[in-house]
This record gives sequence, C-alpha cells and structure tokens, in this order.
Amino acid sequence: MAKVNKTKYALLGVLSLTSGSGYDIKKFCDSTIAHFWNENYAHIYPVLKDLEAEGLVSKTAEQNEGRPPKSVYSITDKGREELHQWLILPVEDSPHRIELLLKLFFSSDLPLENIIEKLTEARKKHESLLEDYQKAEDLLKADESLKDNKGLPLWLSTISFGKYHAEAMLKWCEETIQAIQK
Amino acid sequence: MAKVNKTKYALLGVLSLTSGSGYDIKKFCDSTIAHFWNENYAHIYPVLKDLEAEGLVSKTAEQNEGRPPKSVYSITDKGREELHQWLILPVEDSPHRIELLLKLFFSSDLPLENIIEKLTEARKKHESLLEDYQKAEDLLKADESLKDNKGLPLWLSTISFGKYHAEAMLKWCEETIQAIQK
DNA sequence: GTATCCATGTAACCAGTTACATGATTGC
DNA sequence: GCAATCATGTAACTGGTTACATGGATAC
Repeated sequence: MAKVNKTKYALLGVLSLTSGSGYDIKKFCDSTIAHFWNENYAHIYPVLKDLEAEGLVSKTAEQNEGRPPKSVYSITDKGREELHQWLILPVEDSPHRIELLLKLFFSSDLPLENIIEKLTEARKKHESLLEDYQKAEDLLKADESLKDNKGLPLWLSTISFGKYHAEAMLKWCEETIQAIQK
Repeated sequence: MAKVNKTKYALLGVLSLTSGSGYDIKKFCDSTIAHFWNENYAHIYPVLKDLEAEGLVSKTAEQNEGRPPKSVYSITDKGREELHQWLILPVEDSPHRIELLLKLFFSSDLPLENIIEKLTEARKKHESLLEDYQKAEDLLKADESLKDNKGLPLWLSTISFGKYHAEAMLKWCEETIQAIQK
C-alpha cells in the first residue's frame, strides 16, 4: 500500500475548524500546529486542488476591493466524513531520524569541544522552545473566547507534549555534557 | 541548496566502525541506531554504489565456501575525511511530523474513548520502549570488551536519549488521559 | 518440510523541498 | 523608497518507501 498523504488530512483538519485560502491555511498551521506539523505552499496548493476534485472541499471566490479575488476553501460534508474516518484510525508511527544522535554516535574521533558545542546548541534550542510553549499555553488559557471551546483541552495537550519533550531534552543535554567530560 | 543525502553519512559512519556488506550494514543499523535512525535495503544498495563511484568506499569480493561471494565494503581515507567534515558541521534540524498530535488536535468531535485508546496505545508503546532501552543499556555496560572503547559514552548517550524521551512521553500520556477525562 | 537467515538488488511511486515567478498593497 | 505582507502558483528534483524478484543455506 502506498503511503497515505497526510497533508490531505492536515488540510481537512484545518478547514474543519475554519474556512480559508491556501495562504490562510499556511498561516493557521504556522501559528498553531507548527511545533509538530509543517506544511508549505508548494504542497498546500496542489493538494487543495486534489481535495476539490474529490469533492472533499469546495472553493468560492471572495471579492476583495482593490485586490484580486481570493479563493476561499470550505470543507464539505463528504470531507468532514473523510476526516472523521481517518481520525478514528489508530496512529501509524513513522520512523523518525534524529541527526544529532546520528552524529553523536559516530563522533568518537571528534574533538570533545565540538561535541559539547552541539549539545549546548541543542540545550539552548530546547530552552527557547520551552519558553515558547509556556507563552503559548498562557495565551490559550487566558483567552476568554476559548473558555468553553471543546477543543481547548486537546490543543493544550499538544503544547504540554512540547513542554515535556523540551524538558526531557534539556535534562538529557545536561547529563550528556557531564557524562562525556569525565 | 538541495537537501543533503543523510543516508550517505549514515553508511559512511557504519563503515567507519566496521567493514561489511550492504546486508551487514542493515543489520548493524537495526541493532544499534534503529531507535533514532532507520535504513532499508532499497536505499542502502544504490547509495553504496554511489559512494564507491565517488571513491569514498571500496568494494572487495569475499569468498564464501558454498555461497556466492559477498561484496564487502570498506571506508577509504577519502571517505573518512568526508565523514569527518560532515560530523563537525552543526546539526541541521529538520521538522518532524507527529501524527498522534495532528489527530489529537482535530479530534474534538471524536468519542472520548477513541482518544483515550490512542493515548493508551502510545503509553504502552513507550513503556515497552523504555524496557528495551534499559536492557540495551545494561548490555552495553556489562560488555567487558567495550570497557575502554572511546565510543562507549556516546553510544550510551543515544540510549539515554531514548530513555528520557520515553519517560517524558509516558508522563505526558498519563497526564493527558487525566486532563481530557475531566 | 518449513521458517528464518543470508544476500542483492530493481521498479514504481509519491511526498515533500527548494527555487523560481509574479504582482499588488500596506506600513515605516 | 523599501521591506514586509498578502496571495497563488509551477518546475525540477530527490529522498525514501513499498512491493517485487530471486535463490541458497541453515536450524528446528
């Protein structure tokens, strides 16, 4: 079986929350799910076309004074059903590749400073991520308009995931820097 | 800039530790770096050919009684240099896609049991991984022949990474199951 | 006699990235 | 005047996956 196009479901997911153009979808992704899912224009636009051809989304031209009309996509009932069918399926876990670990594994002939530099970089990155997640969590929790939104606990859980992950990575970086210096 | 072929460096890395056939390389990967790096035959064989054409590895036919000769690849000085040059470069972090989180984010209309099922699956998976890592660590530490191997601390660190990660995921799964049930 | 391991590959496919291309509007 | 943002796409490439194909040796 060919690998399923996950972008398809990501776009359906976004459109299930709010209609919008390809550009809007990209913005939405960047501001909400970017820490665990990325999409780029070169993929969004062709997949939107495919989705429309399949009848999973519909396109309407929205007039904009002064600007060329914008293509606004909305999810159809068929699209909602297709999304639902995918959501209830068990998660397929795809193998991940962690370049830092690959380098580390083969780095026994490298100068120690170079290895420590990489680990320090990683620590900094995750420190900064941790702050980002904390801010995002605070913002979400403070948003009155979302107080009773049934999606809120799930959205918060994706941020919590990031926090747990970043904290674990911080600790690992520190431990490893200690371990290899001995 | 086109994306660099990381498989190339993975293969050079493996061959920098021990010579072997494509088959041997795959086995090595599966038993040592599989938890953060995967390779498959369909990629290994053509890349080995490329590496040979570039003069980064050399091939010798090893006679095997009863069996067809085996192609044994060894890293060349040029290959070692190429690997080194890549190893000292900073790590490029590539975006990862976490399907569980994508589903979670859009799952507010799903039955709660279905979501909990997914989280329970994930918890089980990471529990089992944690055990695997612990065993791997124990084995590595008990191996007398590796006692003074300069690679050991780095290899252990990749396992420690897995442990930190799995522990964090366990906690997150439990917390999230609690949070969404309220 | 059957399953697993050893061993090497090819073909087809597709997902995703980078670079290229265009052009209007808004804010500084 | 310039940068950033809005807005939509195409072309070229390549990395990686799955499925297909083959066949001997060994262990149970």
